[in-house]
Amino acid sequence: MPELPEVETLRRDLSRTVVGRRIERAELTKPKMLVAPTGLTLGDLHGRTIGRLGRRAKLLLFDLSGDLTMALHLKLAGQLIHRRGETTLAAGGHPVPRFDAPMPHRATHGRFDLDDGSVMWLTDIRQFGRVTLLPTALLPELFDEKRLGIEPLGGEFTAERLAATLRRHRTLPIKSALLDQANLAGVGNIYADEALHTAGIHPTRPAGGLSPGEIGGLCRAIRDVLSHAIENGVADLPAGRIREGAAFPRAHGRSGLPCLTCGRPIERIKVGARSTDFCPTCQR
DNA sequence: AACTACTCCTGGAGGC
DNA sequence: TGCCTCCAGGAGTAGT
Repeated sequence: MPELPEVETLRRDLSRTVVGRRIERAELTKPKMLVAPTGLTLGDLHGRTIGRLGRRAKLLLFDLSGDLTMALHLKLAGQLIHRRGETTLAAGGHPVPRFDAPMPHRATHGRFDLDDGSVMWLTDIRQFGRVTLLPTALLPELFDEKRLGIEPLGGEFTAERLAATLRRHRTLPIKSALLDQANLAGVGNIYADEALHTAGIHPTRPAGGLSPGEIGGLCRAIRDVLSHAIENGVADLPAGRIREGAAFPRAHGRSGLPCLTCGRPIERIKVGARSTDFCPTCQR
């Protein structure tokens, strides 16, 4: 599923192809996919120019003319594909169906026609993705700190901040604490497993029981895993996009396969209803 | 306040 | 091959 690195990669790629384009028409086949807290409609997008693209946690933010923002969350299985005719200009998100599939198809639930004749297609086989429209002035409400915590690639993400956050959770498994967006914004199931493996921490350890040294290592591991994924191709892109020598994944999706560190089999368990792959030898 | 359970949805995997 | 059942999973919400 698209997590922080996948959304950031999509943001960078789309920034080269849609910035400055005007939206001529916007359409969603499923009304539930539109979230408009102030009553804006898709018609309000018409004629707006796309300014810079931003990102907060797993939200992709389109800064539009007239002080409007469109925030796209791909959730589990959303993908956004920018095409001119048959030519794909940018694509990202969940790789199923394949990015080169003809558009639209039955899982395609949104289209944004741009003034140069190109189209941004929104596809989502689970229909969990959401398009939020709101005045840019209301973005702070969307980013309410009760719902979205530290940005792990930002300067404010330090071992001290992470420690302060984890201290609030006496018994919660560290894996669950990492997945809670109010603690750490942007980490999902894949990179939580990867970061814990890199840091050598068992996923069921109580979050509040980690030593300062362990928290320091975990902080570094989270940053390393996320930035490595952005630089080297990411877990959700087709294999062709993942460069030779990519260091991940080392744990997630590898249950039954030998741990790349110690050679013993990676195990799969449930932590807070999420499947979790880890090495029982390397992670304590 | 901290934590758990349930909900949404359907492609894909596994069983027979 | 085909039919059936079950699972995955982000995050909002309700319940304990």
